[in-house]
Amino acid sequence: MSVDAETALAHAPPGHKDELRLWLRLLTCTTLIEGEIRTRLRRDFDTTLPRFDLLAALDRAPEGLSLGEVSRRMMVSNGNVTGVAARLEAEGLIERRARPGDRRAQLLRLTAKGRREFARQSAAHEGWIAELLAGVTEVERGALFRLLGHAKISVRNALPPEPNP
Amino acid sequence: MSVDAETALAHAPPGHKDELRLWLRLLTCTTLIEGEIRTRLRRDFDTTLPRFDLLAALDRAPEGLSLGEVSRRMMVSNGNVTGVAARLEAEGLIERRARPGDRRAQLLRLTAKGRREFARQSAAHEGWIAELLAGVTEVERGALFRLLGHAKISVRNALPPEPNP
DNA sequence: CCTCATTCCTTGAAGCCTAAACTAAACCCG
DNA sequence: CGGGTTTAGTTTAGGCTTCAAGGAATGAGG
Repeated sequence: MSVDAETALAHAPPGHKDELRLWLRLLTCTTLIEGEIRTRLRRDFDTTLPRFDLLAALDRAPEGLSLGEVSRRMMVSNGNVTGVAARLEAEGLIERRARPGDRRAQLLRLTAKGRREFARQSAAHEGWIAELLAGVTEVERGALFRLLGHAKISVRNALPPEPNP
Repeated sequence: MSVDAETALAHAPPGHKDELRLWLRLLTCTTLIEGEIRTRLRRDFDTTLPRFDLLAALDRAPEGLSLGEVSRRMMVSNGNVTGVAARLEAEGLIERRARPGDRRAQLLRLTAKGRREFARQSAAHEGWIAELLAGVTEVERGALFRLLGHAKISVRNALPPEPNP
């Protein structure tokens, strides 16, 4: 994989807007990093990014999270969480227990095994990200972080409003 | 979906590196935009992002592209392209023809119908991106584009080298 | 010509993902 | 209480995605 969509687009007939070029570059960066993280998660831990993300969400919430809360944090559909959680539960990395006072909801929590496993994965993951972004100076990282904050707000404002609990 | 991983992480115990926060914000921005584009492609054109991307790749290459070339440009596996191309071909949006002198390879090209359809989708897509990024000033966009360029180079340099044709 | 490695593509298994339809529980309110 | 609405989660159909295995054509070197 040596040519990406953005690079290819540079050869396209002109007329593409500024915003489109920015979006394609953003997408390229994310895709490159994400792909490498996926590869390494599989290679070193025989796991996947969604599984890692779900463990990460639970690791940050020691009191447990309902499936719906996980789905909101991960920005994926609720049906999706059902499947990923089922696999993690089958492997003993997470457990479900009823939420007292609400028989609809269930709380997901890390098991001891899950906590141990995630700690290993998480440390490696943090190192990988630092490694991939090592060529960006601290000043640049700060600027990027700030600008991406603006972009995030811009996108959220353009999005249809969500139901507010 | 009101809380994302990045926001949730802000409440996490400290110790997370700078790079990790930047990566999560980058991922959030991309996920937000990509999700909205997917939704609108489905809503307005009853299609998907990979299909749109494949048409876009072919639109930029009037002489046609082999499946392998498409897979490199889209940064996905070759097996993946097989499936998406099969569906697009079944709908008459693209066509395959043998590459003269190499019976292994096939060239994919847009049909007239495919070209027409992509023109509609592409115009809408460009507008959507501009709309979502409208809250980012032109100066900021320029800075973002430049900084993301650095990030892209950083990541590529950290990646295992690819076979060079 | 023959062999072996390479390239192009397809297939199959498994997992991820969504939208939509559905069940069950909880809530609201008259 | 009883009806309608909302919320939590599951299921299903269909598409995307990867990896690994494999078939077919090509090409390079003997």
